[in-house]
Formats: sequence, C-alpha cells, structure tokens
Amino acid sequence: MGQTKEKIWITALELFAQNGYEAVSVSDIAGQLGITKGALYKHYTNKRAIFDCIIARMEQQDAERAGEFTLPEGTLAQMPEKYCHTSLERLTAYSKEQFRYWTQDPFAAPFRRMLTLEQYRCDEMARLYQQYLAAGPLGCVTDLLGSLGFDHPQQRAAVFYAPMFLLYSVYDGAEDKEAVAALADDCLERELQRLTGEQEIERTNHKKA
Amino acid sequence: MGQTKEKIWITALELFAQNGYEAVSVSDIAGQLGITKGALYKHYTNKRAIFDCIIARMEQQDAERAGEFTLPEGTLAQMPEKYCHTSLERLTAYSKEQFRYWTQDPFAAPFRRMLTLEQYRCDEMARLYQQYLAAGPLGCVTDLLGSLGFDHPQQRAAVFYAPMFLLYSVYDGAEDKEAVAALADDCLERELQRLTGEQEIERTNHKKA
DNA sequence: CCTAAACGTGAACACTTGTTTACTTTCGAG
DNA sequence: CTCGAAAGTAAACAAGTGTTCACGTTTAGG
Repeated sequence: MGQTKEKIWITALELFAQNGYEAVSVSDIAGQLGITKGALYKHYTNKRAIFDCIIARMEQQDAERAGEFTLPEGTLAQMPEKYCHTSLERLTAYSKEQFRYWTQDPFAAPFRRMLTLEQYRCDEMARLYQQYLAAGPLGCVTDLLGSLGFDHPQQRAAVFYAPMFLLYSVYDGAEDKEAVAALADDCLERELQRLTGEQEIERTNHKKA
Repeated sequence: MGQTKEKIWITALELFAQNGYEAVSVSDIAGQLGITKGALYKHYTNKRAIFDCIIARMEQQDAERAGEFTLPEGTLAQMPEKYCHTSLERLTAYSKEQFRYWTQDPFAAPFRRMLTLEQYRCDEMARLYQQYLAAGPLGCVTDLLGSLGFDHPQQRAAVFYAPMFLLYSVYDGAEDKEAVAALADDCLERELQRLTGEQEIERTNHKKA
C-alpha cells in the first residue's frame, strides 16, 4: 500500500513543524509510527526525500488552489461600474478562507509552521516562506489595489494583509483560537469597508474633475 | 577575560538564529570562533547554558528598555485636552524605534530570528515569542487604544501593529531593506493619522450629545 | 499452492553529538 | 621571577545520527 508512505510524511511534517527538520531524527519519525527506521527506507531513499515530498505536495496543492481562484474570474470583469466593489469583496472573502486554510487545514497549518522554522536555513526555504506567507501575498494585494487605482497601494496592502499574518502567530499561541479567527475576519471586514469607502470618494472626485 | 565568554554567546546566537538551537553543534560554535569545543566548557557548563545566557541577556535588556519608555511618561498626563494626541504620537514614534530595534539591532535582530525558530519547541519559548513579538505588543496597543476611548480596540490595535510584524519577515527576505523600513514608517504614520482623525470625530460627537 | 514482490526487522556501518578528562599554554599579581 | 589560576588542546566517552544490508514476514496473483 502507498498508505504507509503517506502516513510517513504526514507524521514527519507534524514533527518538523514542531522541532524543525534537523532536530527530528529518522528514529523519531519511525518511532511515532510504531515501525523501525529501517522500514522507512523502503519508502523513501533519504530523510531529505521525505522533506522534499512534503514540499512537492504543497506546490501541487497550491497550484490546484490557485486554479480554483483564478478560474471563475471570467464571471466578473464585465460591469466596469461595480468591478472594484466586487473585486474587493472577493479579495476579502478569499482572505478569510486563506486564514482558515493556514491555521486549520491539517496539511497547511503544520506546513506553515515548518516553513517558519526553516526559513533562515537556505535561500530556497526563504523563497518559499516569502512566497506563501510574507512578501508573496503582500505583493498580490498590492498589485490588485494598484490596478484598482488606489494611491499608496503598498501601504494599503500592508494594512490589509498584515493582520492576517500577525494573527497566524497569535492563533498558534492562543487558548481561544476561535476568538482569534473571528478577530481576523473582523479586521478584514473593517478594512474592506475602509477601502470601498475611500474608493467612493476617489470616484466622486474624478467625476468632479 | 570575560571577553571570550561574550564572543561565544554572540556567535552562538548568530548560528541559532540561522539554523535553530538543535541544528547547531558545539563544534560549530567553537569552529566559528577558531577554538576547540573543549575550551567552550571552560566558559559554559552546557550547550544549554549558552542559550539560557542569551535569553537572560534579552530579559535584562528588555527590562532596561521598558524603564526608558515608561519613565518619561510623567512629563505628559497633564493637559487632558491633547493627552490622546500626544499619546498616539508617542506610540507611533516608539513603534518606529521598535521596528528598527528588531530588524537592525545587532542583538535584537538575531534574537528575534532565533525565537521565531524556537517558538514551537516548548511552552517557555512560545511564551517569550508571544510576549516579545506577537500577542504581547498587540495587547499593549489594544490596552492603550482602549484606555483612550476607542471602540473596537482589538481590531484597531491589530491594524496598527500588524504591519510592523509582517514587515519584520519581509525585511528578513528583502533585498532593499531600507525600502521596507520606510514602508513600515509610512504604515505607522498613515494609521496614526487615521486614529487621530477618528478621535476628533468621536470628540465632536461627544460634544453634540 | 507457489512464487515473487512488497513490507518490515534488527543488527551493523561510519560518523557526529555533547561532555569529560588529563595535559599544556598563557599571563597577570605578588 | 614565580606561581597559580585561567584558557586552550587533544583525545576519549557513551549515546545518537543517517544509512545499509541480510534476513524474515505478509500478501496478492498466476
């Protein structure tokens, strides 16, 4: 069965997410699964291979999720009047979903923690961390706000995305995790209203000129 | 001389901040300093003792810095009219300084990275990480905004503090680090103006009622 | 039923880990 | 100058590392 192979990287991920790759031994992983470490090498050639498998799994899942989000974009893009409005609402909804994803998804949550622990080890991990969690999402929001005509899109994007990023960490250490998730939603909602409000002002100013 | 003892934990911190405590060997630390690992044990009883020394050093420095900030508070607190205004300005200035501190200070910057890597290892590290970087600062800002009469102080605090927290990570991976620092300042400045503006509205609304 | 592949075991491998020990060097105070 | 403590060295230590290998066990299909 390929079931064991799957169980191996899942438990490995859990351990990597808590202690970091180097601090977890092959014996630890095997022990957690109730098998000997020799058996592990029937499924993976290396300890590194388990790690690589996890990374690959995320890259695959990320590609799938990206497809889901960008695909139904065709439904809007007409209606230039309300384009911005719905676009910001879509961003907000997507962001809420992303927060749930990175904090609660049984794969994404430990993956985020693992990446957090590995980000300074090598350039490749730094790149992935930035791409998935820091500069990447920030840049996406910046681009979107910029294309919607907002001034200072970087600042606005930072203010919009940063609460999510902060609350990932707060969530990890919080007792009442659901309260943190609710706070994240509230922050996103508040910022959505600010942005739509300011967009209205921009629009009316444009009409005057 | 106690100079060697100091150089040991400084280089150890640098290594811990990059690879994590467990992934750094005593030989690594000694090698980096050009001495044998045996010599290391003339200065520290343990590998752990080096780590503990670093933590203690930060706790001490943190106490000193906290004293600096809270001490000249006495100068304001009269002038109830402009109390809020100056208080928010002081928060902003202090926050800017904190950003420089956690990103550029030769001790605080690697310490932050080290804590980031150790946060999931044990409760103690989780506590320190939250206290110094996540829930701690967030709670402080929340309390301040709450005591100034703002509604939804948690959301406002998250929106105010989160950009700093996000930009710590962006800073770490950025090529143009000074641009990130400038962006952090801009975000803080923008949020300061929002808060003072909304406070004005609150005030006039109060006068009407 | 037999076979062959897949899965798992446990001992061995060379190497690294943190720590200790016996011995040498360095060096400042009396 | 001398002496003794402080600082550093090199080797040894048991324990743990990732990896391999020869050997059982399970299991599914011809």
